[in-house]
Amino acid sequence: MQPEESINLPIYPIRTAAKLLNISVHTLRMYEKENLILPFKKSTSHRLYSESDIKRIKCIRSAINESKISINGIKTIYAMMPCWEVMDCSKQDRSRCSAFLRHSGPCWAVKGEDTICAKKNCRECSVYQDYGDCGAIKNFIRNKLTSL
Amino acid sequence: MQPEESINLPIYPIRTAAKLLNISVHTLRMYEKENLILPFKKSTSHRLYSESDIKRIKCIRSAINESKISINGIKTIYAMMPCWEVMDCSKQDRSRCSAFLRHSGPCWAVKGEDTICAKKNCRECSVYQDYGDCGAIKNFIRNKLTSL
DNA sequence: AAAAGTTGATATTTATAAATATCAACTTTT
DNA sequence: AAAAGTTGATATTTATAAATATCAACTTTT
Repeated sequence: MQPEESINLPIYPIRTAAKLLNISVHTLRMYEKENLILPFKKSTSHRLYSESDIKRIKCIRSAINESKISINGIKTIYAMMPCWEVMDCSKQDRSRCSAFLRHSGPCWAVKGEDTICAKKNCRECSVYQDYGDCGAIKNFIRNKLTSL
Repeated sequence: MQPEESINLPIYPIRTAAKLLNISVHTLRMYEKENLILPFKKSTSHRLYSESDIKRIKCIRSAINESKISINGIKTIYAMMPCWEVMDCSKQDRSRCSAFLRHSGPCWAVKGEDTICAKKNCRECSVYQDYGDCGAIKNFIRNKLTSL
């Protein structure tokens, strides 16, 4: 099994990633624009995708095409994730963060300015990395509520 | 404002409800088949809808047509709701209940046999009544995690 | 130098989700 | 008796979501 550093290494340019996924580069850019994915960006704005990214996109496509969940549906499910329990951010941060207060989209798309997450690279956050599918979000909610 | 007993009274036959909602009776039956709604059934199987039902269906239609969340998306969001925290059911019940274990749909559609909910009328359950929209589900999750 | 990539915008295609309709045989309500 | 409702099944329509393409002008990488 691949070490974590390896599967998270952004190595695939956009066309290669598209080929690996059997989709077009326009689709990848569309997913990014819809805040479903946060690809790595070189300093020259070129995107690079990792094995993790590929896996995540496959998961998203399965949700869309097999589970028949629309893109907006996926975003709303992402919004159910209690990211503040992972981040352990302050009450003040929470009070000015749409990810806590609303259900308008994934935290990495709606995070509050002037919060602990504001300047963080969400792509590297465990909320983004570990909770990119419905099952993982449900598991988190269940486990968190049960352990308390 | 209407007393609760009044808005929950099932009084509208299917055609009347459809007219109130500006949709067809086939749509109402489809929503029921998809487990989005649980209409009241007379002993003769005739459906009756209450003011609450009308409100819920309007909310569902807004999710579909305005928020662009597919029907399967809505069901998956319903599946995020921690119903077991409302029901306070036993660990044994949880261990044999898809509503707890999986995210395949709303609890009223996937509840375990041989559980406290098995023989209950879900239409009257506060999970069904009070958590029929994304906002309410997110609020529940937030409030429950914050109060613990 | 050629190929690949970027941006933002707009356009087109395709599959299909959602909505509605039809059918038939039945029961219930008015 | 007529109208409304039920069931399950199948069919059709319509709007549109998702996917893909085109464009142009640019930058970056090979």
